[in-house]
Amino acid sequence: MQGASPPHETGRAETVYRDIHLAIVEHRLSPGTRLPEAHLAHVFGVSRTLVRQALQHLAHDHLVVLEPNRGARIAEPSIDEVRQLYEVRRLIECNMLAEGASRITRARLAALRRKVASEAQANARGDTLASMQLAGAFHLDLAEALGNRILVDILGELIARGNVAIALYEQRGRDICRCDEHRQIVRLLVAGETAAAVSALRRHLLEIGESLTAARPPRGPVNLREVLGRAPVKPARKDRRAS
Amino acid sequence: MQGASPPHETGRAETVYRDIHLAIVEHRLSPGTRLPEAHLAHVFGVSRTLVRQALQHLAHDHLVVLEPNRGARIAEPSIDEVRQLYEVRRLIECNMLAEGASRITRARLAALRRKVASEAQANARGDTLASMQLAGAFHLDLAEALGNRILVDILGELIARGNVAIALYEQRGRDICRCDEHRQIVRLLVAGETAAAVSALRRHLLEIGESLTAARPPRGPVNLREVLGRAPVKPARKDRRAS
DNA sequence: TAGGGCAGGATTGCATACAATTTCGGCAGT
DNA sequence: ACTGCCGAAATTGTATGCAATCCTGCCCTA
Repeated sequence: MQGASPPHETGRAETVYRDIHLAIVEHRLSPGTRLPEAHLAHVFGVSRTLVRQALQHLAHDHLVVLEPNRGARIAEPSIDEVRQLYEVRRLIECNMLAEGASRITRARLAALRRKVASEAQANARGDTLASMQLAGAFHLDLAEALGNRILVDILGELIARGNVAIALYEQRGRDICRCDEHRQIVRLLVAGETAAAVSALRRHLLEIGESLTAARPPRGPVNLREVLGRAPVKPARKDRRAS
Repeated sequence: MQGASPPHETGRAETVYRDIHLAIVEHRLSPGTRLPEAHLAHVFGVSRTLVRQALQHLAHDHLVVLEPNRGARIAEPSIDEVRQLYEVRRLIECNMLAEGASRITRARLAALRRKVASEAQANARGDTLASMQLAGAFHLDLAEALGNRILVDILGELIARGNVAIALYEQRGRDICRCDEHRQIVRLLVAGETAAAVSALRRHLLEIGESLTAARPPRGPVNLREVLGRAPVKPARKDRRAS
């Protein structure tokens, strides 16, 4: 029976989609980066047809933007968009927890606690990537505990978009999703203090959202000559991307 | 600026998408209907390439399902899926209203009232299609009043999926979205009784969801010989779809 | 030297051709 | 008659070719 090396035999177009998706949420591809079809086709060893499919899927997820005749770029959500994003996450996650906390099984709570522990480890050894991944998974697990797949899908998309926002607006030196806060939420849930857990979650999401949207425009209209700090002459540098 | 004859100059692939989308939510295409690429390409006068794009877009909206090597069919959401769908809508719409009712401007309330009036008219003259359209628009307007575009997009997708569910599970003779209930919600909002409005909305969504999911399996494992009720001979009918 | 236009290259938009897969019909075997 | 197999037709999957569009750099002009 179709036992293959990859997790579950997946179409090649979806492989391209997943790889790029992962690269974006892991910040290996920065917002604004252009994604020429021919280049990707060469990298993945497929035709442009499959690349286009993947890009359109990513565009629907709002992880890339697709401009007519201009191609694809990694999305650069505006401050306002990020604010709305976390507004929706607060709306969904907090009320979902408030209405469904009683349905979370003991086993699931234990799993959540383990996840927080992994997160703390990753955080301790400075692995911000793993930390961020686990933080996202924490929020998703919360939704999965309610057993509503539609909700999980929606939240998954919102979290992925949030990761792009983090890549754009994160200020260095600050942990985006402090595992302390996650641990506190789980602790309150275990103690049966639902209302307090909801408050903690709301405060948690508010902090993240504000720490992102309070930032000045970090890229884009940079100060230009301040960043370059040199003469305005153009040195004829031809440093295109290397193959 | 950019004033063109069509609403806003749209690519041909998107035209195909919109037309099929509309046909689905208006119940001119029934759940389970197959959508062969070549046939659609001929109908719209474009190549299969554009049809595929449209179908994949629709698949992402969960309005059609795309099985590998088997093509596309209008989605047939399961009872359980419909239940989850309205669970999510209750979660989102009710809490959105509870938290944002105070931000709804007087002008928007007036617009809502007008919409309800149109709905009542459509209902009175038995135009169930227009009535359903307006009912969906009512729920969307409520979200738009909060000024969060992301929320509007999410809710729009959920409402469209709900329309497919209605096509599958609606029991005849019952108005799905009684405009009375909509009118009542608006009235309570105007009166400033937010909590009561939220309750009315929750009850409204609960009723719809239950009226859909309480239905027996409407299609699928039918009684077979009872439904057919005739001789098992095949009359050699060759009534393929006419061009 | 600054500005405008105009090739040339790069990139996307779309259609079509061909390969791979599934489905359906008939035909033989039991 | 009923089941199983096999070939043809239909349908989808993927690649490639060509036209259209956009961008870049150069040249010409004032």
